[in-house]
Amino acid sequence: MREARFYTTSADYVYQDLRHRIITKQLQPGQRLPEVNIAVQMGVSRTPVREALRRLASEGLVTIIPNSGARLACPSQKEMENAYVLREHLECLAIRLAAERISERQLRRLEDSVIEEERAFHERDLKLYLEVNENFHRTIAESSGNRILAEYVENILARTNVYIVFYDPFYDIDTNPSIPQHRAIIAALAERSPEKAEALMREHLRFSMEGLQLPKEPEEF
Amino acid sequence: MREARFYTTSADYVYQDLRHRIITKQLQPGQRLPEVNIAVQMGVSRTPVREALRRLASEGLVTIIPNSGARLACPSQKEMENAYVLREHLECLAIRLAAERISERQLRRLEDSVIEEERAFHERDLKLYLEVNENFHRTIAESSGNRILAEYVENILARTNVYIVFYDPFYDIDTNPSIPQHRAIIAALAERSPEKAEALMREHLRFSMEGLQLPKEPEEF
DNA sequence: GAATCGTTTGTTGTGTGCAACCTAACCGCG
DNA sequence: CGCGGTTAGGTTGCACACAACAAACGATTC
Repeated sequence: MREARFYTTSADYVYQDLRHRIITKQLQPGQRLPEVNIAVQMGVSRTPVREALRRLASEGLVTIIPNSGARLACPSQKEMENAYVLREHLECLAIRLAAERISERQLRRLEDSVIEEERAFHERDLKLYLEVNENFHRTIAESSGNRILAEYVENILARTNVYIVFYDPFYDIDTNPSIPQHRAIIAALAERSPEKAEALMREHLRFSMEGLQLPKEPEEF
Repeated sequence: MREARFYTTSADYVYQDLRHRIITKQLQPGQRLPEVNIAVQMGVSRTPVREALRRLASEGLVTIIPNSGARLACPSQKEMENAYVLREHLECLAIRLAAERISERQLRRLEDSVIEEERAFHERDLKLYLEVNENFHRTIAESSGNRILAEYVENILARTNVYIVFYDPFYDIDTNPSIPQHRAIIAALAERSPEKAEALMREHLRFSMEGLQLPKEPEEF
């Protein structure tokens, strides 16, 4: 049962719940998403469902064909590579800026994130891990002082995290070097070194992309 | 009168028409946008208007406060600077990639754009100029071969173009060096020189940002 | 047997009504 | 005269109904 009005609007509730279902693999890539099905499952009307689907579409997580309907995204290998190229550039730009102006408070938030991340690792909680990981990267983006850049980072982050869920089903939580890498990044930020922070971030992202077992290319015109 | 069914859906029609009204200064920054007003003006119901407003919100052109309504964006100086920083990075990345893989067909499209641009200049048609200018930059982004990057460029382009309309009311169409700059960029792309193309693009964007007479900072917490 | 056209079913697009909410003006009270 | 509470107006949020469209199936014809 959903918590009593923890969300401001029904549309927002549906949006968050759909993202939750994607992260927890209750939905498959490419799957059709008829509005009525979702509406009755969530106990709302089609109107807020439509709104949530459009929002997910603007983030690239679902594709909507007019008069045909919505499907969960089904990213090709090329698309994922493209997304990672973009993510690398955006996050490297963000961390360069962040290294010069991050506050103590934000540094503490980053450290807290890593502690939470360790907990997620020990409990083998992929959903919590993705959430905390997202927080870590989002905090850095916000620390850049460029709010629009932070928005874009959040967007590309949502996409690539979904790719991980889709195509990294046996994500090895034990050998994953994410935590030490995150710690190194925090250290570089703490000593206000843009070059070092950027290099570490780049390496971190390259590594996480290589973890993906990319599917065979289904695209062909 | 709107052309007979040139748009696939009413929501799309409302979306395009709202953008048109923004470009032609029929709407002021910060202005309230009540759904019913727009609906009756465009001869549709509130439903497609809602959808169009959400879409504009996802592009940063309007801000929506739940239970309160939508207003046209009212960007601060800092926000515009941030947007331009981001735009510069995204477009420079795109043109570097484009220089190595642009097709003859795409090069011809760029040349056509510049010719159209000249026409807009001679006719002092700001709206046409902005449209053609957008086409020019969009074509380059698409030529990068990274579709997601192209999406992001298109998004940031929409924002910054709106900023021009808002804050550059006496845009001097005569002394504007945009056309020779665009020609130089095409030449660099034609000879497949990523470094030269990027440098020219960076200079071009810096110049167009400086043209903005930025408003006084209304932001203060 | 294959192809084409009509029908049918399921899904989306849009209009509309009602309830909840926010805002602002107004009135009464200190 | 100023301030707080109340009320009225306007706007959004959501549910529901109907219309339009698309894809799938089946029937009919060549």
